[in-house]
Amino acid sequence: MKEEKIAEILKALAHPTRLKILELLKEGERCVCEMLLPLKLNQANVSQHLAILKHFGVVEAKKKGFYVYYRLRNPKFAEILKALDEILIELLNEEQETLRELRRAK
Amino acid sequence: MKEEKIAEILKALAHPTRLKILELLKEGERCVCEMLLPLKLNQANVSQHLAILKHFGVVEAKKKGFYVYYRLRNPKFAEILKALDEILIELLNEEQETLRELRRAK
DNA sequence: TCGGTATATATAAATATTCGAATATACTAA
DNA sequence: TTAGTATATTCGAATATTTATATATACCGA
Repeated sequence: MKEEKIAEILKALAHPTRLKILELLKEGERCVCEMLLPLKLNQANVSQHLAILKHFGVVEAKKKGFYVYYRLRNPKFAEILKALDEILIELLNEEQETLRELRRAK
Repeated sequence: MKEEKIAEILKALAHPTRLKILELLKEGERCVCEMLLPLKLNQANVSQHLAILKHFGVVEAKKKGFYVYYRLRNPKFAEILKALDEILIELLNEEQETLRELRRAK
């Protein structure tokens, strides 16, 4: 069923650390060791999250000598992240507006 | 933190039933009772899923007499669903292609 | 081949999510 | 006010996810 597959992809995306990884990969490919510092997490945990993203087709990996380089598998993931950023901003603006209205009505 | 908020929204989306609900709401607003038949689920469960979608800002509800009508809170959610459909199709196509290449190489 | 670096995996405990069943609430019409 | 319909909430058991820790694997240079 289509919805099951899409739900799996969304679950893969739906974690703060994995979103941070995708923000990094939006800029271009990165090896694991380059992600450790910005993510401030231990290597095992980062590898676990990368494995989830890879398993559900969000990223792909290529080994180059010492390093494993990851990148987004489909540029549409970057578009989705952008849309979510915009949704979040609009949501927060609407909350602010609601608060203002409540104060006015008081 | 931005990623926590976005992860929450994505978790709200990341369920087969909730995706089916959003597919229905893409067409326009629907009351709960109109969703029961296409979803083939009991009313309590559908209300639970709607509560999650509402709590994280994906849908909004308006009471009209007997019924509670739900709709997407932001049209960008429909765009995200469309992008995910396309990603899924491309993913499945790539899988097919990989299989074909394996068979050819054998 | 050996030592060291980069990355991956297994396991288990803690935590979160899901669903059904039961119950509660809200509204309408009579 | 009462009966009936629509919707929401609560709770608990089953299941899934997350994280740390420990360990494994893969590769390079000496």
